[in-house]
Order: sequence, then structure tokens, then C-alpha cells
Amino acid sequence: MIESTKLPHPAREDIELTFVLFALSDEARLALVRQLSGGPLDMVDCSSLGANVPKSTRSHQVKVLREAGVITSELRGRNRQLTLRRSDLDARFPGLLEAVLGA
Amino acid sequence: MIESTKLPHPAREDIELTFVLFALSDEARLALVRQLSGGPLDMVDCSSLGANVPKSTRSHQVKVLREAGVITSELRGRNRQLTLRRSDLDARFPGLLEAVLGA
DNA sequence: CCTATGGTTCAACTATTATCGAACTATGAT
DNA sequence: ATCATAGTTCGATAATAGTTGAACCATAGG
Repeated sequence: MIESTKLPHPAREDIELTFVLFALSDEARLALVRQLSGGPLDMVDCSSLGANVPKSTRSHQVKVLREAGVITSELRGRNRQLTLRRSDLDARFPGLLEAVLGA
Repeated sequence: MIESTKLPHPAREDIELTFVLFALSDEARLALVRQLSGGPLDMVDCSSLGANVPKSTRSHQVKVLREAGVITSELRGRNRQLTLRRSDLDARFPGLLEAVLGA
């Protein structure tokens, strides 16, 4: 049995710039990050992921962002709460997130 | 006969964020951009592109950056001079380049 | 004009990434 | 316990991106 409840997240110091840039270089993922900039959201409430998109695809997009260190995905009740790792990103790449979100 | 002397560059207003982020999400291309942040360089002098890398590969990497609007590639004599489009990028996505280069 | 240099383009191949259905897992509610 | 909900994981396939050699193009210099 694998602990799928706790998904792996990179530590702050292990977040790599190229991975972050790649994760943000997709319209759908970028839209999700914009939505999360307003505060944490349950995955099911993330309209930016698309209504008629299969959940396996949504899960994959979220995974890319999570593995890059852009968001956290925590189990809360029956849902997964997604949170933008704002302080980690700001600490590691000052100004980057602001510039991306401001654009 | 195709005008390969003048390669297409997107206008400032046509530079898209996701394309820029994608172009920068590759280590080799990012290294080139870092090198160009010190000023324009002829392609042949861009050590960041790798010494034993075939020219077709170098040309391709440069093309991705050019088509994304990150650099210009101008024919100067027998060489191609690469220039970081700093003012265009700053105008379009304030703070982005600084954040990426500063990281 | 001829040649060398620096680079582009093309075509084929490889590798990575995206999409999606199906099966499975975890939690909450009845 | 059963069931519905929310999501992950797996495996297959499609789409996109990277690498490279060979052929071609443009300019500088003899």
C-alpha cells in the first residue's frame, strides 16, 4: 500500500527555476496558478482546470505544478486543497511570481 | 529563393508569456540568455551553446528564443548577432527578466 | 570567380509530454 | 457496512519537442 494521501513536495531549497518556468509555460496551469493567487482552493472548485476535462488530466496538471514546487496539494477531508507556495517561491526567486501574475 | 537573411521576430505586443516561459525553461537556452544579459554577442561566440554541439542544434535553440520574442537575431557581416530584447520584455512583463536573471 | 565561414532549413529519428479511460484508493455520509 | 465523492495511478496512444547530418544560402576575402 502506497501512501497516496501524502504526495511528495520538493523542499524550498530544491525548487528549480527551469522546472517552475516549465510548469508555468502552459496556459491551463498558468490559469490555475492565477486562480490560486486569490487563496487556497479545493481541486474540485478550480474552474480554471476546465469543466469537461477528465479528472486524470486535471490530476496530471496539478502534479506538474506540485512537483515543480509551485503549489502544495493537501488532503482535507475528501478533497485536495491546493495552495500556491508564494513564500517559498518569493524566497527562492524574488519577484518572479509577482511578475508572472502581474502580466 | 527564401529570405533567410531576415528571420521573423514577433512584435513587442505579440510576445506571449507562456512562450517566453517555455523558452526559458530549458537549461541551455537559459544559459544563453544569461550570457546575452551582458550585451549582444555573435552566435559563434556564445560559449553557452556548447562547443561540441552541432550547428543545426544551436540554430534550433536560438530559433525557439527568437520566436518567443526573447532575443533578436540580426545578420551582421557573416555572423548573426544575438541581442536580448530587454526593453520589450520589460515593457510587456515588468520584472520578469530581472527575476529570472537574478535567480 | 572561387573558397571558407557562419548559419539556416529539411527530413528522419528519438525523447519527452499530454490526454484519457479504466481500475483503484481514501474519506465522509447514510 | 455500503455507497457516493474526489482524486490518484496505470497503461496506451497522440502530440509536441529536441537532436542531428546533409544540403543549401549568404557574406567576406583573396
